[in-house]
Amino acid sequence: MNKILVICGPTATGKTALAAQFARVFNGELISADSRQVYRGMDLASGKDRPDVPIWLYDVVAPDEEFSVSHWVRLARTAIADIIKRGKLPIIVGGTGLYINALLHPFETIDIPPNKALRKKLYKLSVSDLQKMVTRGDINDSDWNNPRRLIRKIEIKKFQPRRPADLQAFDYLIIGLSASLSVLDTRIDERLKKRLRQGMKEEIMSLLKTYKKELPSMTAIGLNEHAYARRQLTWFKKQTDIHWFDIRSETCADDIELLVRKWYT
RNA sequence: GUCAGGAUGGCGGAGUGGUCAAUCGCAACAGACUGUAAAUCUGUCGCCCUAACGGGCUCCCCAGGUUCGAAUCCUGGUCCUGACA
Repeated sequence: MNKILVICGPTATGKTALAAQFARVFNGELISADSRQVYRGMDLASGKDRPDVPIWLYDVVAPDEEFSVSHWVRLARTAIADIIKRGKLPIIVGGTGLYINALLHPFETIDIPPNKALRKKLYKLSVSDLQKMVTRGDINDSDWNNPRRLIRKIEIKKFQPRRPADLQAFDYLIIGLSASLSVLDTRIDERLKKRLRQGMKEEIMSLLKTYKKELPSMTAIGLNEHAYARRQLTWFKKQTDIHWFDIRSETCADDIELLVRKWYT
């Protein structure tokens, strides 16, 4: 079966660097699993490292274009097929857990597109009005007051859910890179300082000037990366098939390489 | 030095006699998550006990006072800010 290696984990753990290293060792190519790095022009803001190995799914859309898991999975599958065809190892690397999950475990509502007209109407409604259109049991408690999810639920109702067409399954190995929150926080702070020095603010300003209007891709300006890392950990924590490694361990990279080697050869 | 304004929980900032352990925002902590995911949403957030309902304690710069009752009123301190010197 087709093998793909996945390297995930919270932000600021050095995923890309490690993935690039493995790409060299195992003759692979990278595929970024990051919901912001797909946008052109957001280099510093989205933390695009440019390794000296091929990396896919950077800069695939303009900042004002629509993009979502669905698009990403499609592109990722195309990239994977291409890489495999050339006899190389696809290495998925990134911190957007939903994307990775959707690639590995396709779900049936993923390709139901947004209904613009319907959304426009629904966005004007209050949360309690939206709730009247959804069955309580159809949505989890935490999302009962979440307008986006409520609207999405209503939107989906109008469609017949269908199993995604016979999608190719993968033989995958997932490596998780992590560290304690306090370690991550200091790494995040240092990285942010560096990016600001490199001109991150200017990059954002010029993007805003170019596109003026609010960009779906720019909702994260003024973001709180500490909280973000925390949320990523919450998500990844419950994925059961990740092999975790602590980046502070001296032998981290070697341990991982050993595991990958065992799986790959 | 004089005049004016102000000191509230990690921060910002409401409240100006009782229903105040004190609205709200941020941060923090825990959680959810399936076409916006760096997003969106839920819960906790003075201390202690309880599985929970609930209960106890200490609180709004400090010290006194008024009052049945004070974060809120009065007096005196201390510190901060703006204006005049």
